[in-house]
Amino acid sequence: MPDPRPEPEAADAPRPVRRHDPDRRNRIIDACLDVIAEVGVAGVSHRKVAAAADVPLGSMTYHFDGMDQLLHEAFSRFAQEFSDRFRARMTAARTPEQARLVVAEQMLRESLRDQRELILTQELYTLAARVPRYRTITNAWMAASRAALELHFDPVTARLLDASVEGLSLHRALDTEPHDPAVVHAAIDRILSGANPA
Amino acid sequence: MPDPRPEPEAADAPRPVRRHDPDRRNRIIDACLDVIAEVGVAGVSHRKVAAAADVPLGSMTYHFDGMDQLLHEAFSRFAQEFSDRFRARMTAARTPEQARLVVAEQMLRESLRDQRELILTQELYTLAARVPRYRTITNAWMAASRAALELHFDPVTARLLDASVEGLSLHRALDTEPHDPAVVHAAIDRILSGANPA
Amino acid sequence: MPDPRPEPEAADAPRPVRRHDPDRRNRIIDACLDVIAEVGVAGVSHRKVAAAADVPLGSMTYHFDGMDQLLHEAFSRFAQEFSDRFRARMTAARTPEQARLVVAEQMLRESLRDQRELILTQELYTLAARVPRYRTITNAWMAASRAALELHFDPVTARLLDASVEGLSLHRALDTEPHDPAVVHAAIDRILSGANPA
Amino acid sequence: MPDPRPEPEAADAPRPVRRHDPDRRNRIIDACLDVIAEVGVAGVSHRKVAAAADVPLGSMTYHFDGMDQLLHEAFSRFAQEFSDRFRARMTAARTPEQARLVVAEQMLRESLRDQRELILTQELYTLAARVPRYRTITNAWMAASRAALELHFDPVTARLLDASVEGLSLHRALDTEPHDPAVVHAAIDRILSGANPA
DNA sequence: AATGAATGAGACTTCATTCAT
DNA sequence: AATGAATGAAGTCTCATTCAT
Repeated sequence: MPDPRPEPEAADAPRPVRRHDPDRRNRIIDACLDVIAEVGVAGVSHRKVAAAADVPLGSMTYHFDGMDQLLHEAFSRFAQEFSDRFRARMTAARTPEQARLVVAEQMLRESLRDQRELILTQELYTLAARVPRYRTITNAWMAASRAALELHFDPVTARLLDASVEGLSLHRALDTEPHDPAVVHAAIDRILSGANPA
Repeated sequence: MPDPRPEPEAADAPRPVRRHDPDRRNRIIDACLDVIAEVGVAGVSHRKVAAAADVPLGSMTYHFDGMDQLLHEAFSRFAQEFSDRFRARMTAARTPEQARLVVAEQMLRESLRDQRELILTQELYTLAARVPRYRTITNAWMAASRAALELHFDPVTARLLDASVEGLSLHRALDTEPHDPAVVHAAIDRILSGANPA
Repeated sequence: MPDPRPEPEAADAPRPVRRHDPDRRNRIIDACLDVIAEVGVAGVSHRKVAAAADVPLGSMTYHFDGMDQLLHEAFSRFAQEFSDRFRARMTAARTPEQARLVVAEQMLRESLRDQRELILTQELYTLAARVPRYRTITNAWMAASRAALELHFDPVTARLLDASVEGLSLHRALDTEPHDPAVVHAAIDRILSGANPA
Repeated sequence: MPDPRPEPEAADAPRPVRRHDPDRRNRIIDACLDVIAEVGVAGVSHRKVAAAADVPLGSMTYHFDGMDQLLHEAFSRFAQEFSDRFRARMTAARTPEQARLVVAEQMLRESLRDQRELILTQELYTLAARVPRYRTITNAWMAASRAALELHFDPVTARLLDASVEGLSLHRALDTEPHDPAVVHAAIDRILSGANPA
C-alpha cells in the first residue's frame, strides 16, 4: 500500500551525494561474484552486494529486476570470461605438448585465483543442476571448452579431457589430503592413448 | 490473498500431541534433504524443513543447534548412504566386466533418483568448496568410493575412474543436449587401457 | 534468500521485554480501524497500525497473513458492531414514533463518533465497490439493517428508509454548507406516506 | 522471473522523443482516473499513472506538484464531466415523466461505464469524508445535481431525489444479490407524492 | 522434554522525488 | 522545457531464535 502522501515539510537533508557513475551496473555484477565467492549463493543478498559495490541499496533493484536476474548475468559473465581465457591459452599453444600442459594446469588449479573460480564454478553448477534456466550458461560454457580443446584434439578426446579436468580438479579441491600431480599426467596419458590424430 | 491463519472463533483443532516420537530427529534429517533437493541450500529454512517433516517449528532448534548442524548431519547421512550403496554394488560385481558396468551406470545416472542425488551431491560439493568443515564429508566419501573401486582396479585407475564418473555424469546433467553413451564407454576403455591388473 | 547462518556471537541484547498479551490480536484490529479513520485505507501500513496498537512490527504478519486479511477482519468487526448497535436501538423503540426518531438520528449523524463511523463506512464501501470480497461484509450489513427496520416497517419501506439514511447522511457529510434538519423529516414523511402497516 | 530490463548491449531503442505534446497534461489526468478505477486511490502511484498515460515518469512531477494535486484535478474533472452530462440529460427531458425516467436510470446504474463511475464516485467521497479540501468538489457536484433536478422539481424534492439516487444506486452496487427495480419506482413515487409543483 | 507464541533483524521491492543533462 | 538516472525512505514479509509454559 503506497505512501499516504504526507504534506511537504521543511527539508534539511544533509546534501545527498549523487554520483554520476556510468559503470555502476558492471561494478554490481563484479561485486556479486565476489560476494558469492565469499558467502555462496545461499548467503547473497542485495544488501551485501550493494555494500561490496559501494552503491546504494536502491540501485540494486533499479539496475536488476531481482536477485535472480543479477545471478544469471553474473554467472554468464563469469563463464564467458573463463571460456575466453581458456580459449586464449589453447590458441597460444603451438604444439601438442603445449596443449597438454595447458590441460594439466587446468586439472591442477593451484592458484588462489583458481580457488575462487572453483568455488564460483561449483555455485553455478549447483544452480544449473536444479534450475534449467542456468543450463544455457553451462551448456555454452562446455561447448566453448570443447571447441577450444578441438583446436588440438579430436571431438571424443576433447570431451573426455574436458570431463576429466572437471572431475580431477574438483576432487583435488574437495579432499583434505594432497593429491599427487602424477595422477593428472596419468589421466592425460591414458585419454590421449586412444586419440585419433587431430 | 490466501487465508491460512484460522479465524479466532474456529480454533478448536484436534491437537495431535505426539510427545514421544523417537524417530523424529531422523525424520527431520530426511526432510531436510528433500527440501534441499527442491529449493537448494540457499532456500532451506527451519520452517520449510519443519513443514516437510510434519514437526512443530520449535522442534527444530530443540533437536539441532542450528541450521548448520542440521545441514552437516544431513549431508553426512546422504554421503554415507550413497557410499554404502556404491560399495554394495561393487562388491556384488564378480567379474571385471560386471565392475565395468557398474561404473558405466554411475556415469550415466539416468533415473529420477539419480537426478535428485546429483542435485544433492552438487549442493554438498558447493558447500565443501567454500567451507572446510564440509570437506571431512567429501573426503570420506571419495575415500570410500576409491576403496570400493579398488576391489577391482589398481589405486591410480580407481582414482581416475572416480574422477571421470564425476566429470562425465556432471557434464551430462549440465548440458541441454543429449550425450552419446558411447563416450562413457570410450572413457572407461581408455582409462583401463593403462591399468595394472588388480 | 535466507540468512547465511552467521556464527553465534556474544549476545548482549538489552533484555527484550516479552509480554504475554492474549488480547493482542483484538487490539491490532481496533488500532487498524483507528488508523483507517485517520489516514484512510490508502494510508494504512503495518508500521502505523503496529505503532497505534503498541505491538512490535513483527506481530503484524504473525497475527495476520497480510494487510488485506487485516482490513477484511477490521471492517467485518466494524460492520458487525454497527449493525448490533442499530438493531439494539430499533429493538428498544416501542412505538412507531420512537422508531421514526431512531431513523432520523441515523440520517443526521451529528456526533464526533458519527463522523468517525461515516469515514469508516465510506472506506468500506469504496473497497467493496472495487473488490468483490468485501461485498460479503456490505451485503450482511445491509441485510441486518433492513431486518432491524422490518421490526417496525414493511420490507419495501425498510429498504427505502435504509437507502435514504445512506444518501442523506452522506450528502450532509460531503457538503461544506449546513443542511436543514427539516429535509430529513420530509424524507421520512414521504417514504412512510406510502407504507403498508407493518 | 520476468526480464523487462534490457541487456546493456541491446540499448538502442528507437527513442520516440515527443518533445512538444500539449495534450500530455490532460492525458495524465485521464490516465489517473483509469488507474484509480482499477486499483483505488490506495494503489495509485506516479509510476502506474505514467505507464497508463504512456509518458515518462519524470513528466509526472514536472506537470504536477505531487500526487495530491493530481488527484484533486482528476476528481474535479470527473465530477465536472459527470455533472455536465447529468444536466444535459435533465435539460433534454421535456416532460415530468421524462425527468422521472432520467432519475430512475441514475438509480439503476446498469452499464459497465456506470460501474466505473460508481467506483470513482466512491473513491472521491471517501477522500472528501476525511479531507476537507476535497469537499469543495463534492459540494459543487451536489449543488449542480440539485440545480439540474430543480429544472423539474421543487428544491426539497430535488434534494430528496438526489439523496435517494445516491443511496439506492450505492446499495444496489454493494449487494451480492440482485435488487428489484420496482423498489426504485416506489422510491420515486413516494418522494414525488409530497412534492410541490415545480 | 517439548512446543506454541512472539519478536527483532533483515530480506526484497516500490515509491516519490531530485538532479544533471 | 523536459526527462532518464538515481536514491533513501518506507513498504510487506520471512526468518532464526527465545521464552513461558
